Amino acid sequence: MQSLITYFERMGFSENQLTPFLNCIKTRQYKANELIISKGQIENYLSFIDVGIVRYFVVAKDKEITIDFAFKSSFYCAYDSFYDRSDTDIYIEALTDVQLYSISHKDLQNLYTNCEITKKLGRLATENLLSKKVKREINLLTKSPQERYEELLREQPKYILQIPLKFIASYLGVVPETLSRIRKRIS
Amino acid sequence: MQSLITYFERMGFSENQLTPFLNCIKTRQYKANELIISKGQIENYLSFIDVGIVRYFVVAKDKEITIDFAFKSSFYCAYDSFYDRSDTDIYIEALTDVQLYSISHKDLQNLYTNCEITKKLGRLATENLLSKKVKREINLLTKSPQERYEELLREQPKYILQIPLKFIASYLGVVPETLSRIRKRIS
DNA sequence: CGCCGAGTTGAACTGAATCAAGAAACGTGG
DNA sequence: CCACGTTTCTTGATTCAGTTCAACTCGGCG
Repeated sequence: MQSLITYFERMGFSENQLTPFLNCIKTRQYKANELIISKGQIENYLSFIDVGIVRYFVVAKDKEITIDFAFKSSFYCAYDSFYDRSDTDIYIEALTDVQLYSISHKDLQNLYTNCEITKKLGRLATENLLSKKVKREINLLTKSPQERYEELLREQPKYILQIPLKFIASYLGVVPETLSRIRKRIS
Repeated sequence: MQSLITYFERMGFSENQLTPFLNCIKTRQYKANELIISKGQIENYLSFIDVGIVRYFVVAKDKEITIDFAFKSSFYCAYDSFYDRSDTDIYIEALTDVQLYSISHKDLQNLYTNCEITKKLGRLATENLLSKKVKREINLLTKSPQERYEELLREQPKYILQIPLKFIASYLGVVPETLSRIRKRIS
């Protein structure tokens, strides 16, 4: 649980403020390539990644489109389902073996009324995600695939090498052949 | 103020629950083509559009990129600045003459502790925006400019005709010439 | 050892960008 | 209310980046 505690300490919370929150944490694990949640299901957990990488994708025109990755020491969930309890439109899979610390929606709601950290967490999680999406939107509208790849290399170098090319290509909005050529071009 | 009251009534709030909120509302107005906020400023208001259309844009590579529009009877603000009080990266301009009902950040914070509607508003505003952005991301990654335009026509028909083509083109991620040809093709 | 999915490479094709020129709409001042 | 200048939109010709399709290589795994 240390990775999670460290995460909150960096946000300025002390360990005993965390206790009610930590008491609700369940651990879950998935093997590489396992689906964690599928379209049509309802997301019941907000999860912190202790170990591993997960991939978000949607299926459109019979193709998987990778919309995001989440890495070690960050929260993820099927946000389009978790808050309003509707069916999710996305799939989330484990890219590597994954170890999660999860809190259920129900426990989170109970904490919401009497635990400061939870309120802050809920708001920050959504706001961070939003600013990430806005940044990505601008990126998609203004940059070429090659520029997007170079930026990704700069910002997430240690992860890129662990993720199969075809998923990164899809995330950048190109076919695998194109990403292969981009890599060749800039090397 | 009727448009704002109606908006909240549809969300299930009664008019007297609204009173503390409504007491903080200032009206503001802008002429067509006026900049409401510019990059580097801090957003002080969350605003509801009583009349008019606003356009969000960023400047990248010396070009204006339109990232969104907001219409009559919806809230808007420079969300990347409002909550965390940082400098915004975006510009917001009035596309038409605009009439706003605005609440300041300070008043909103004061209301936050004792007014249910405010809590709900803050959370919903961010969540709605997020789900809109996720939808847009998928749209940008999976659809052709022509498909994006047809979808826009379907979903916002009454507004499209009021917005200059060049802004819509930029929103769709194409140059104006291309949108002009798309329009010709499908008519 | 051979299979299979992932990645690479090549050639032909296609849709959007660019560049350029002309037409239409817009508003501003006389 | 009209005339002129500016901006917006349209249309055409050319170029270019990314897709498609196909063939081939490489590495892991039964």
